[in-house]
Amino acid sequence: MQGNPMAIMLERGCVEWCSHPEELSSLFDSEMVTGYIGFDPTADSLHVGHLIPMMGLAWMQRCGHRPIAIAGMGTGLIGDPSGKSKERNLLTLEQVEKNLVTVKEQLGQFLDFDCGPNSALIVNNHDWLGKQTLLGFLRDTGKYFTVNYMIGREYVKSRLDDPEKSISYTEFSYMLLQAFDFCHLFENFSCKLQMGGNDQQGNIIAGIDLIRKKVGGQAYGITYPLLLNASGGKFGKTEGGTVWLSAERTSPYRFYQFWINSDDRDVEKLLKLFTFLPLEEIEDIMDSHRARPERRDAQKRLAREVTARLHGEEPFKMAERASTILFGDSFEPSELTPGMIKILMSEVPGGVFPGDAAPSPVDVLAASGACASKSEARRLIQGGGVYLNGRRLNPADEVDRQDLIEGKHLFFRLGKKRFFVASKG
RNA sequence: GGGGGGAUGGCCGAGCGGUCAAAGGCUGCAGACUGUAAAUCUGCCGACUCCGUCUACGGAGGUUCGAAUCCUCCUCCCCCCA
Repeated sequence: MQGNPMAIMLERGCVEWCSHPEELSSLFDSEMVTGYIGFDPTADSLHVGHLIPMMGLAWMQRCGHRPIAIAGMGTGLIGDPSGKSKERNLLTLEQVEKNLVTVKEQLGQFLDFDCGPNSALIVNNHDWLGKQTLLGFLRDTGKYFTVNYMIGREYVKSRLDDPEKSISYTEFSYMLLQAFDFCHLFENFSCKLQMGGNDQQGNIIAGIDLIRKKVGGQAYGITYPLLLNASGGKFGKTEGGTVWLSAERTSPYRFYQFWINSDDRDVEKLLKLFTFLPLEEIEDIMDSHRARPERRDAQKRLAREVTARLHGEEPFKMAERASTILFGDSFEPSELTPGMIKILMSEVPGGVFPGDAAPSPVDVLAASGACASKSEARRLIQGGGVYLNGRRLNPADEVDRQDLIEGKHLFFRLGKKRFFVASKG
């Protein structure tokens, strides 16, 4: 696929700011551009917020340009103060090394490392930052930045003003390290472009400035919008916390649920940002979505695209099926295959109830911890809010031997979206 | 130091000797409606061996057949005068 990634990203709403839009655009038309984004391994997994930059790299590559992802072990050891209101704790070397392994793996999922001249690269900035001596850095890099310039940064200012917060010399230096990275890539990989979240704008400009002053080269920068969802929350956060890319931290089911729950007002934007679907197709999807919003086809498509690409086709299908079982009106116990039971049990809280006799649903619910007391269980059932294996329970109903899935599990739904697996102990 | 007011269920806030497991509001939960939405309407919202019983109205005692309600002491809050 060819095309101008700048144009594509612009029309998809992925560009918040660009240092030299026209120049960069024509550069894309005239040569193979190398561009990079840095990812600091501050956790052992990236999260959905990182998907936008990753999409940016992927688009570049699809258009025939060369993406570089920096796994920023060097910078990760220092800590980026951008957008942070207070000094952070340093991560230990072991933590950063450990995080680096999985972060590299996740970056790899979106990029092609074997497609000729524009094969993607993952590089670790510790390779060069680690070798840099303090005196060399101060003479060859620090000299190009005045403190006046550096304290002009908004986040630096805010922390200088407030004696409670303050900023350490370490974090203050971060922007120079990132500028150094850019300059290094410029010189060694002909990398002329750096992209990043909008909070990176200052760091990116520092790099462009350094390249101009130190080697007399012209470099470019693009930033992505920082997303908020329609209800004003931070994108990528749910009640359950951050939505991670790692399946261990956020199961494929949860990941799928995150996307399927997108607000109507956001879904078009999200399709543009997080999928490779052509704009015309997104238009079609949105047309039918507007006609029948209750079907939520747009959300389903979004969830499918993103989940399948990150986790693979099979995990996506299981997540989708689990979702229809959990949120469907009813289902047959036979649909709960062992594989499905496994997923459901890992997503749904559970508890055990005494295995003797045939207890009443009320006893099971209270004993297993699904309800805080028998009274509560009784109330719920009387209110029509309890479903056993997908069918609504009446106050007089008993638990039948046939209700026991695999001979031991009872699958309850309490109200609209609370689920509970009670297992015979 | 003197005087006055108050402490009620997750929160706010009535009650001022029996009819009080405690009005009303908010929150929460469920049902209907619906799109795994919002709004709206309805029900529930201490526990249990559930047509009954037990534990509860700051804490400890007391008066009464009977107290969240009256008395005494204690703890904490607020206000006014020094």
